[in-house]
Amino acid sequence: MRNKTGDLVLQDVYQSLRKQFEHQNWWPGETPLEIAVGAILTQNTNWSNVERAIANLKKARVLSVAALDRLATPELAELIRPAGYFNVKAKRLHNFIRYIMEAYGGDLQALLAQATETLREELLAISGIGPETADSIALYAGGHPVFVVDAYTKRILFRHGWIDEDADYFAMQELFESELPQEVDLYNDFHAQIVMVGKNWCKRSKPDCENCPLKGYLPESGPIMV
DNA sequence: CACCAGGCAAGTA
DNA sequence: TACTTGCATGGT
Repeated sequence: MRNKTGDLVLQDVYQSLRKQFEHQNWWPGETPLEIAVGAILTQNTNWSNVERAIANLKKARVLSVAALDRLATPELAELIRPAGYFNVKAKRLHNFIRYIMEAYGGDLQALLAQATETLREELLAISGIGPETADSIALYAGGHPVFVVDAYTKRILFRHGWIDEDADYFAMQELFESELPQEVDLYNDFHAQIVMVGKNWCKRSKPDCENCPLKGYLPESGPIMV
C-alpha cells in the first residue's frame, strides 16, 4: 500500500499527523500496574471515567498487586464503580491479579519481561483480557513493539478504503506491523494519534472530513460509510 | 431525549 | 461458525 511518491501509506500518514500535532505522550499512568489496570477499566469506556476509578483505588491505597489480591471482589467493584461495568471489571481485574500471583508470585515485571508472543498468549488466556487489552498492556505497560488496534483504527482504515469491512483484529495489526518499523515509541504514539483523529473528526456518526487532518487521504468519492 | 466511550465473554441457533 | 446480548457509568 503505497502513495504516489512510493512511500508506504501508513508511514506517510504518521509523518503527516506529526507535522500537524505534537507527540501525544500516551499512556497516562505512573506504573506498569496502573497502566494495566487502566487497560482493563477502559474497555468500552470513556477515559475520564477510568480516571475516577483509578483515583478511588489510589485513595484506598490498593493499587498494588498484593493489595488488590487481598481485596474482596465486591469491594473492588465498589471502588471502580465510576468506570462502568463494575461487577464484570472487578472479576476481570481479579483474574489478572490472580494470574500474576499464581504464575509469577505477584511480580508483574516478571510477567511483562516474557517474550512478546509468550506475553500476548498468557494475557489472552486470562478471562476478560482480549486482543486490544492484551496488546495495550504489552505495549504501554511492558514496552513491547505490538501495534494496538481499536474501534477507531478500524473505522479510519475502512473509511479510507484501506481495509475490508470484515477485516479482523489480527489483519489490521499485521497491516501496521508490516508497513512500519517495529518501534515502541512509534506504535505508542501512532495509536494515540489515531484515537485523537477518531474522537474529533472520524466520528461514528457525523464525521467531519472537511476539517480532518487526514482529509488528503480520502478516496475521491469521499469516505466509505457503512 | 439519543448516542457514545481507548471491549469482552457467554449465549443462541 | 456467525450473530446477538449483557454489562453500567458519565459526558455531550
